[in-house]
Amino acid sequence: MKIKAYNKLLEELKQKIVENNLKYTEQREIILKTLYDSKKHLLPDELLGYVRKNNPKMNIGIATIYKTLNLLESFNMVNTITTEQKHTLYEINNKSHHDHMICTKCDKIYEFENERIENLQIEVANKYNFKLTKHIMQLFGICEKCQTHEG
Amino acid sequence: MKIKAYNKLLEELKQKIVENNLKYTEQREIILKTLYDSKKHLLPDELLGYVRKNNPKMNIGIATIYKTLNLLESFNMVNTITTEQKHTLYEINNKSHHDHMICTKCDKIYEFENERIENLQIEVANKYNFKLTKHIMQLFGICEKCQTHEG
DNA sequence: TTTTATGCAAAGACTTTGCAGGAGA
DNA sequence: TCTCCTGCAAAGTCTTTGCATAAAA
Repeated sequence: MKIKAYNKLLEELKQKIVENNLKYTEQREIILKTLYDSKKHLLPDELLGYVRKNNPKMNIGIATIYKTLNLLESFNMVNTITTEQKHTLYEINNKSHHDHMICTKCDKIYEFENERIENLQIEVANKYNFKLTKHIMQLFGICEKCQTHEG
Repeated sequence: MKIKAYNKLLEELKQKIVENNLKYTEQREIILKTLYDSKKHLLPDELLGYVRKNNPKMNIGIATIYKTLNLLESFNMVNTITTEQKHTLYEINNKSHHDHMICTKCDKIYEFENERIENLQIEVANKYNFKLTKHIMQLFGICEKCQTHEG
């Protein structure tokens, strides 16, 4: 199940690489895999940490992380979230579309889907003859856990 | 009309300054006024440009711009937009709540309001017992004008 | 008088770029 | 073989910070 989903992503990466006359490298696969395995949204620097931890024999640099993230983003294979502190977090784009609720106390990120909101966004875009390519929607606030831990 | 709205903002600023045991300065007023007068969302650097242009006798530094923007943001008197290129734009917060459609071709920003989306966001937050403090919603795509200028 | 704000320059954080050597097709 | 990729270090961009001076209360 899981492995199948990852293999599909890997095939997609390979295909995009060929399409664009680029080259398949181990680094690119490692970065894709690490993002895929991550349970949470990652900073480039955190991603590098995991990449190095799981591939101690290789010497991977932060520049490769950034270049690969930009590549994956151009392939529409990663999504980004910008926190209130202007940090950019990355996640693999292999799930159905979702948006994010971000707790400003514990920084935890919750995902949610809401088809009605999606439809209304399309409706708004249509009204303005705006050709929608993507959107970001992030709700900021205090999560349930942090509210109870307060007083 | 217009002047009244600005005076209201200025009073709000003065009040927040007193509440927080801070000091009222000409720079702070100038920055508020310049944001208020701006027809578009501004980068800190652009804001400085307008501030200097309209106040040639004063020597205002970029650090003051950043400090004041952060102050105004903490007072909830400005909103920010983050572009695809990760640039942060500022606008004065004196209108009813609205969201943004951003053309990725010409960078023009269109504002819209949609009460139904707002309500659904509240509904989602409630469902998760999430105490909502603010949200970001931005639609990216190609505006009508840029579509016709294409071919 | 006391505290905060300003403007400058320096420092900091994050990201991109140039380049020489290495790897992929 | 030829082209692209990597890792490093340097450079670049945006933002914050330390400090001496200036201004507000």
